[in-house]
Formats: sequence, C-alpha cells, structure tokens
Amino acid sequence: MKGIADVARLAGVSKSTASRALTGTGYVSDETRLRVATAARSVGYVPSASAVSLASGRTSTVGVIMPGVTGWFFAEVLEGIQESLLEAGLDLALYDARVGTRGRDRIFDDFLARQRFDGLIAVGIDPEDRELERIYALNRPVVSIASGGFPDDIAIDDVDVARRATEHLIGLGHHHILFLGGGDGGRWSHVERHRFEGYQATMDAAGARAEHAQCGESLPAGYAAAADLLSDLRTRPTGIVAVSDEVAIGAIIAARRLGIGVPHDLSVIGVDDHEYAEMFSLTTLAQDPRAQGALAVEVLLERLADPDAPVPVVAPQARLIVRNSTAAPAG
Amino acid sequence: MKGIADVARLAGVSKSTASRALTGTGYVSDETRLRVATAARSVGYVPSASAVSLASGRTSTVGVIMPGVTGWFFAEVLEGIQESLLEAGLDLALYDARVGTRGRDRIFDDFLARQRFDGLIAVGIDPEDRELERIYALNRPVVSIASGGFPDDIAIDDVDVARRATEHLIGLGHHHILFLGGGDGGRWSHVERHRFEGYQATMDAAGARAEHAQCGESLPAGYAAAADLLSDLRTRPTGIVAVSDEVAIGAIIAARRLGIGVPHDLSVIGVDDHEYAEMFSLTTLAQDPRAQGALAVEVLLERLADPDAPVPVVAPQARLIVRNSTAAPAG
DNA sequence: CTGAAAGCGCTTACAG
DNA sequence: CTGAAAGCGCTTACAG
Repeated sequence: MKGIADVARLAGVSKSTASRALTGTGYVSDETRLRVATAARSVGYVPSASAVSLASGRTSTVGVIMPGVTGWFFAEVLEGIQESLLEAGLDLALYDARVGTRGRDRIFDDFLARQRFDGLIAVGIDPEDRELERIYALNRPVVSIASGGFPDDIAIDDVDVARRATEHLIGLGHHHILFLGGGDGGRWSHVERHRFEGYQATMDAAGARAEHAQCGESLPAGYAAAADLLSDLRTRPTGIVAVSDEVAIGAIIAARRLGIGVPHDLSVIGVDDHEYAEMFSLTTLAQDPRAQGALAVEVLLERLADPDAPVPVVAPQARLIVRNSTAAPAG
Repeated sequence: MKGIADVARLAGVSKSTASRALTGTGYVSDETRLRVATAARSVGYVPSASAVSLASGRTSTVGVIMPGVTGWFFAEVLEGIQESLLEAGLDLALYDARVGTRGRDRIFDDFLARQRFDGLIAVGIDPEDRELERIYALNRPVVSIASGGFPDDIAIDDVDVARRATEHLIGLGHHHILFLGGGDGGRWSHVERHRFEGYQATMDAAGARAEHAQCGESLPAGYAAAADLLSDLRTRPTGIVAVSDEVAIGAIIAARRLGIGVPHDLSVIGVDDHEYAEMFSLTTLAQDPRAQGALAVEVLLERLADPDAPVPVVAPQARLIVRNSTAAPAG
C-alpha cells in the first residue's frame, strides 16, 4: 500500500501539495500537478477511503434505502441509481428495509445513524413518523422517489395516471370498471392510495360506480385476486384498472385461464411499462424508473454541492402506450 | 456529534478505557464497562465509521458484486445477503457490474481497489481473467456464488440438476427433448454451460439426440425463443428442459398462445422454483438463493475472523418439485 | 485493570 | 504557488 507520502516523496513535493494536486483543490502549478499525477500513477496510488473521510468529512458514498429489491420498479430504480453513481465515482450503500422486518428497525435505529454516506436516496419507503424523524435527524441531503412523507418527491403524478387509465377505458365505452390493487392486509402504500383516488374521482365524475378489489403488489397476487373476482360471471367487470403492470399481467393470465378473452371480454390497463408488458400486449401508462433513479442522483449531487440552493425537481411524466389489452366492451 | 472523548469524560475514564469498554476488546472491569456504556447511551454516542476504519483497519462493510439486480436469482441472493449482514451489523456496498457496461470496467479498475469493504461476495459474475486478477489482488476474503473461476463456489450442482431434470422427462417416456437456454449472443455463462452439459450427457446416455435452442436469461426471451421453435409442428419436441424457471415460464406462455397444451402436448421443466412457479404449475428443481446469500455471509464472516482456517462450504442441494407442467407424452 | 501516547493516512487552514 | 503543522476521531501496543 503506497500512501500519499510516497507519492509526494517521488514527486519531490510536500504531502500538502501532493494532496492539492491530486484532489484538484487549491493552487498548484501545472507542472507540479503533472509531476504528482505521474508519481501517483507510477506507484499505483489509491487513497485510503477512511483517511479521506476522516480528514475531509466526505464519504463519497450515497445511501439507498428501499423496501426490497425484488419488485420490478425497485430493481430498475436501483440500477438507474447505481449507474449514475458509478459514473460519478461514488459508492452505493444499500439498506433493504422491508416492511415489518427486524432489519428495517435496525436500519432506522442503528445503521442510518452511522452516517456512512454523504446523502440518502429513499425509494418507496412510506416512512412512519419516527422513521421520518430518524432520517431528518441525520441532517443530510435526502432525495426521495415514490415515497410518502417527503417534500419534492420524484414520482409520476399517480392520481393523474390513474385518471388517464380510467378515462381510457371510459372513452372506449366501459362503465363497469374495477380497480385492482392496494389494501392488501389492510395496508395501502402512498402510490396505491393515490392511484385509487385518481380512479375513484374519475369514476365519480363519469357517474359510474367505483369498485375495488384488494391485491398485493405482485404478479401472482394479481393472478390470484383476478382469478377470484373474474370467476363470478354476474359481477365480472368489463374493464380493470390495475395498480401496476405486474398486477395487470397477473389478471390477464387469470382471465385467459378462465377462457375470458382479453381484450374482447375484458379490458385491462396497467401502470409501468414493465419488462413483460410488450409480450402481453398490455396497454399501460409507461414510466421510466431507471431514469428516476438517475434523476435522484443528479438532484442529490447538486444538493451535496450546494445544500442551500433549492434544486427544483422536474416531475417525471407517464406516457400512455396503447397496446392490445384494451378495447371497446363486447356487445 | 459526541465523540468518545465526551463519553470518556462523562464516565470518568480515559479514551483508551472507553474504547476498550465499548468495543469489548481487552480488559475492563465490569463496573467500568457499565459506567462507560451508560455514558455512551446518555450522550447518544455513535462511533465515527471512518475513524474506526482508519485506526483499526476494519471497515465493517461487505462488498457485493453481481451483474445486475434485475433477475429473480440475483434479487433473492441480494436480499439473503442483506438480511444476514444487517443481523451482523455490517454495511453492504453494492457493485452492479452488468456485462458489457462501462460501469463494470470502472468497478474492476477503480472501485474495488478502494477497498471499502473487509470482504467481497461475488455473485454470478463469470469473471474474465483480468477481472479475477483484480479481485485476487485485493488480498481480501472472497466468497462466490454461482460464479465461474472461483474455488469453493457456493452453488447447486448445475450439471447434476440438469441431469435430474432430463431424467425426469425421460422417465416419463419422452425421447424428443430440447434444451432451451444459453448461447444468447454467442455467450454462455458457467451456469448455462453446466446445465447444458448435464442435459447433453443424459441424452447421450439414453441414446437420444441432444438438441439446443439458444435463449437469453429472461421470461420474455424464453417466450420469444419458444414461440419460434414450437410453431413448426414437424420439429416440435415433446419435452423442454429449460435453463431456468423464467425461461420455462416464458415457454409455457408461448405454448398456451399457440394452443399447445401443457403438459398434454408439451412437458416443460425448469430450475429455480421461481416466485411464479406455483401459479404456472411448473415442475422444477428448486434452489433457495436467499439461503445461498445467507450462507455466503456466514462463510465470509468465518474467513474474516480467521483468514487461515479453511472454511468448508456445504453445497446447497436442489430439490425436485413435481407439479403439473410435466407428464407422459401424448399418444 | 487503566492511562498516556503514538499512529492510522489523509485534508486544510495558515504562513510564507 | 508551496510547505509545516495541526487535526479529523478513533484503536492499540506499551508501561504501569
């Protein structure tokens, strides 16, 4: 392990000058800078991360907290974040705070307090009050994606998205439209809640009756819930607004199993533009979670550079992609 | 920010004693230990991670390097690792080294060298020679899961797993069995290669002709490849050994679309026991990636505690789960 | 069992 | 533009 002292000696300068040359901070003559850089390269100098952190107060790492990495949205966001971070030369500390786990409590009680990061990106964590307090107590820049409780949240307008999805079905002539998603185990995430509200308001405005079937946030959950509600011919809707593409695709698979044609007998619309959306011809409101992750990094870096300058967040837009899972109702 | 000096002062001891009491290292009287602990709690003492690292040489973080977090296997492994790490009080530094990205090169060239971790877990990275060298140059404990190139890899026996899958179909009376997976874009991962070998050897032994269709490692890829190869009646196999459940499920969906009954007209067997396996009644060889992640952490911690004691790795076992995607061939 | 002192490897005012 | 010195906040021999 060669240290900065070795570099300095080799370049014939002091450690201070070597440090300034290497970090690009403070005045150094071009000639000296070059000599130091050459020396650093020739000894294979890699600064000690802990020494840099201790002396400078900066960790060069960003913390990411999310409730699991298993869902499509979270995995995509995480990759988007990671990609931008690698580009910026920053490390990523992952905190997987799945709801209801002991690990989540430990993260909020112990891990965050260690402050092994300069800033934090919170994704879809729907924090409880005490969790939010823990985060603010860090007194570090925080950027949130699709999370309740934070200002300037990076997220598509979930109310509007559900409104557009519902209007799409109404525009096709549907009246009996059901909202599938949310309320699983009595819990609603912020995202689920907002999407349901958008659906409900649109149905109200159209003079149609809102109807809800609860459902977990996964493809098998959508499958199970849809299999259930579609099996009764009398109560079967002609259209489903699904809280997400995973749920929508589960519903499509269930419908096919029951011999219910999509879109002939049943229209299904989702939100996301999931990796599988195309192969299921799913009409959906596309969002780009990877880009949201990249945006979060960008905003965080600006806040890190200047904590006082308010960085305005441009809200990501959802885009309607009409495929072949929606059509006018039969008859 | 209260430091250890504050704790020491409050407890009426020296910093050295406070440190020993807090870290549990070296002799301290029980009474002193208690007083220090109380003092630490009362001031809300949290040790500075960088100071601890610099002084002790330990980072209390584990690096995890994997080619993306998007696949089922990787996401599950990652959650298994994270859970165990949280339990052990260790941080997780994630390095997402997707094949062919600039990020991957930066990880191997720059990020790893910073050594911001005490040990590394490599998951499914199929390292090139120079990448492997970079890792060994770190001179830190490394544990690998489902990766080529490392000794003591934690993985199910992929050759054997494919053998068992193939024998399952042969035992049901199938002769025309195709292997779906691997070779996408000319690339074979170690896992794909091994599974194909197990399939091939079993077919050879049974005097049947091995047949391969290349396919990427995802559900839509399995769907597309299967849609292709199943559409020609004359060449259609009666059984498919899929490289993974995602590919197998894609194939099942494709078969259904084409009106090919599973398992009546086509048997499909996978490997994994994916989250969706049950809803597709998929016969598969189950593995538990979450447990593999936990095992990797366990092994790594032992190696960290005593780098010389060779820690034997108990290979995870795959378990055949017969569901309803496989049956005797029709006719 | 405890404390004084050195040291981990950098960065950062400060003086020149 | 450069260097000497202090300091970041701990841990760890070492002496007692």
